[in-house]
Amino acid sequence: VNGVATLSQTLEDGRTQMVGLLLPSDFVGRPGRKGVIYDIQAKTDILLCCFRREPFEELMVTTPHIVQRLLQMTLDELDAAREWMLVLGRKTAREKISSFFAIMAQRHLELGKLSPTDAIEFDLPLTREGMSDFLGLTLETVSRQISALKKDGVIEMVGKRHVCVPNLQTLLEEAGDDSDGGILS
Amino acid sequence: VNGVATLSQTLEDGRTQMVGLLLPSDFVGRPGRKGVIYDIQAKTDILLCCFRREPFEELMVTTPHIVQRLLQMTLDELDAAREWMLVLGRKTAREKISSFFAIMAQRHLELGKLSPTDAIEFDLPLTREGMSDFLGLTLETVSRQISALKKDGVIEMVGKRHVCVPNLQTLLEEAGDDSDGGILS
DNA sequence: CCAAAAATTTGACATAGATCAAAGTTTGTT
DNA sequence: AACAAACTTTGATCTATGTCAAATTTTTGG
Repeated sequence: VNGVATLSQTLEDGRTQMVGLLLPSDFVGRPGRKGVIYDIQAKTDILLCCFRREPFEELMVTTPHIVQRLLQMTLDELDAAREWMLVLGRKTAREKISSFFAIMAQRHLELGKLSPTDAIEFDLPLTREGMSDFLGLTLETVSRQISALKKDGVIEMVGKRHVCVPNLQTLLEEAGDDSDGGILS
Repeated sequence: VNGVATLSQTLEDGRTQMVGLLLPSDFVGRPGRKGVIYDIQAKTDILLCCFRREPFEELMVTTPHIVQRLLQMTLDELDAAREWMLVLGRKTAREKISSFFAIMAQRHLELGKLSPTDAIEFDLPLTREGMSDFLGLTLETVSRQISALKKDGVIEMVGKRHVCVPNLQTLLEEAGDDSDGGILS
């Protein structure tokens, strides 16, 4: 309902990859499986709405609409995951950071009331380390690329967590994926 | 029904990332969307079973079972995509190749009748370039790592396309993800 | 308000994997 | 069978990003 949480996977030696960013209105857990196979961490205080497994699974049988909605949400998440695979596999560090900021900016466009030509401002929901886990980078590289984007005028920072994007188009070009739809679930 | 196809995304400058490997019994396309947003390529001759959009969508409304099955398949694909995000974001080249071989090997275990201790053999469904697109590497790196795994006795090659895995456990250890469940959809 | 902990930035250096190049090898075609 | 096209391997080099280290800034708890 509100707050930010992350879904991640970790290798034995500690390398971590975030595989989902849970924002308000997202859903976790999967019908027909006992637990979750990922590591879920609250990044802020969290308020969530919890369904007991059995009643929920009954509901799924009796109310086809629920299943259809769940299917749609899952398909959206799959698209987001695939978009993210492109970022992880083929983009440079600068493009990765830009892509992440672009996602955040576009999310604010959707929820907010701004026109796409206005400057967009938002707070980062993650630390530098959190971003590095999201992007498959180290926190040092994240920090350096943020400094570089700042120097090049692509973004402005107010403090360490508040970002201002004066021109979304420029940011999208830096992200390397101009014809960008919505990326995240 | 049979054959191999790939789902991929491409950046303007030509960098390509595969985001799905379609093998027999997989499903492509999404209810409520006109076309597919990915580039789909047949890698072999393909036989597929095609549903017309409208009748299929009606079927989804009248037969709740279909939707539930589709949801389950989509959730499996999402898990596979997330597993793949870990590979793309955090594994080394050697681990990536090993992970790919491990997926192929495990798929043959499932379909086949072998015990997990036997040697496993299979043909690669992709060229070196195809594997590099899957793994976020260059084809040269793929070739080099395959040579290295061969030299270290983790795999044996018969020709360029046929692989023999004498010991699955060893391969899984090379993949860095020992406690490995099924990875691919 | 202060001290300690956490997060961030920046620098110097190392290295895995990319790039460029060329030589084999396999496959398909006439 | 022989040629061309596609695919694969291997070598030499370059570079983006990781690693290690230290200074700075911000946040938190007493």
